[in-house]
Amino acid sequence: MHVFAPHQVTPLSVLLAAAAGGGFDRRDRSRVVGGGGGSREGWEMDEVLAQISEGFRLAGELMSELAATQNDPDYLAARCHAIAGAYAAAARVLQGARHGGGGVGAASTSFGGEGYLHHQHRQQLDLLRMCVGGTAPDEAAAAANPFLGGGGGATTAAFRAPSDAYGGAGAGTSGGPVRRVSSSSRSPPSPVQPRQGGAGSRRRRESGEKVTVMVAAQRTGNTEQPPDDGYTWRKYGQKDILGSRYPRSYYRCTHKNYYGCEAKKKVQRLDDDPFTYEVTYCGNHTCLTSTTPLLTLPAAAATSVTNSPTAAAVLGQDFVMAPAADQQPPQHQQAQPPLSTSIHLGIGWPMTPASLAGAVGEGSTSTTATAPQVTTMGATAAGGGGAAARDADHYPVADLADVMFNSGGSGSSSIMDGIFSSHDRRDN
DNA sequence: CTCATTTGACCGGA
DNA sequence: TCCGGTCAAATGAG
Repeated sequence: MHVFAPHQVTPLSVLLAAAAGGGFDRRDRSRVVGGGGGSREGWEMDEVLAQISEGFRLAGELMSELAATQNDPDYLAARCHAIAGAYAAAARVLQGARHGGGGVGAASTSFGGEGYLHHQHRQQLDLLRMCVGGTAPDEAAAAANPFLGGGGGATTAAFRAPSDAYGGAGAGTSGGPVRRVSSSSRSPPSPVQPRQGGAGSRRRRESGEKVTVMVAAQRTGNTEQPPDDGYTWRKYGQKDILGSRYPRSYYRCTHKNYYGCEAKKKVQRLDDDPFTYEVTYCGNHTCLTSTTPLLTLPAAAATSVTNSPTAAAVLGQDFVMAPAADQQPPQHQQAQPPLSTSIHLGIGWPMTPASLAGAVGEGSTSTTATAPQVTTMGATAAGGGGAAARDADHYPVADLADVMFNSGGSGSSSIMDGIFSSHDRRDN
């Protein structure tokens, strides 16, 4: 399994390079397709990359034309098919190489899924549909966005990426893992009254789809921070986990009450790589898919914001998708997300039109030094994009997303605080 | 004063 | 019974 080192290739740079017909070096390109570390024949990869690049180029065109398409279903469908064709061609080559034996990397092997690349292709399409925004049915968006989810899905086993995926990440300034220091001022445990009534109210939710993300710690100064994924989370618990050196923290969406948003996440440092967090997302973010308008936006912009994982969840992060352990046949274009299919989005999937149009050289601001690696568990993970472009005059959505998701992170104040009034904070 | 975090207790599934 | 997940009182920060 390979991941992007954030300092090497940003999703945006790869995307732009791909859209421009190449330009990034072979090493990085081999990462893009999740190859086996350079053992594949060069010509194969060139062909694959050419196809993938073509797909990106077409996707980029589509994104830039979105405003003009008026969400014309026929036109969009045609464009999607063209993009799909490009990826299908790449998938065919890759599968041919796979079955031809020889030099297929651990990625394919560990994915263990027959037709892994096929699934990848399908998921790319799902992502595209989602990125198209309003033209995508909700289920498609849900299928493509692990953070939006699609209702209770099957639970799958966790896939844990090699801890050395971030090799060298530990060269930071800190001298080692920083344990959270418990509140020293806390008074001795007060006598706890037995909870009254409603004991049955504590109901453990059925484990739905989960998405596990490996994220490098953000190191600011000599401290590490849990990654900022763009959502606002409220911590509600922490547990020492048996066999783990580090406690696991539990978060729920800050807007749980207001929108009944059931999204949660667990954050835990890896034993063998304290600079990497394993973040497991559970549940659906309904707060951003609510019919309640957040802001008055042009329709396309609004849908992009609410449905785009790029803006909503993973802005500015490089994602690599990995499959969960148990494979199930993906159900394409179905309310139930394709289960455990794998996707290897080394690039930031097409973001907002502005991102494509004018984000050259724009780096992530809120999630620097993070390199998430996503493991989908019963949901399709979606790749994150680079930072929103500053050239947002023509694309309000980019501007909004930029403000929304670069201005604040987990637990921090952001525009979200303004959008969600204080009365939704009563979840404790 | 409001809200987020901390943290021990409680609950339920395995 | 164990352990992971959740609750909610206490507490701190702004």
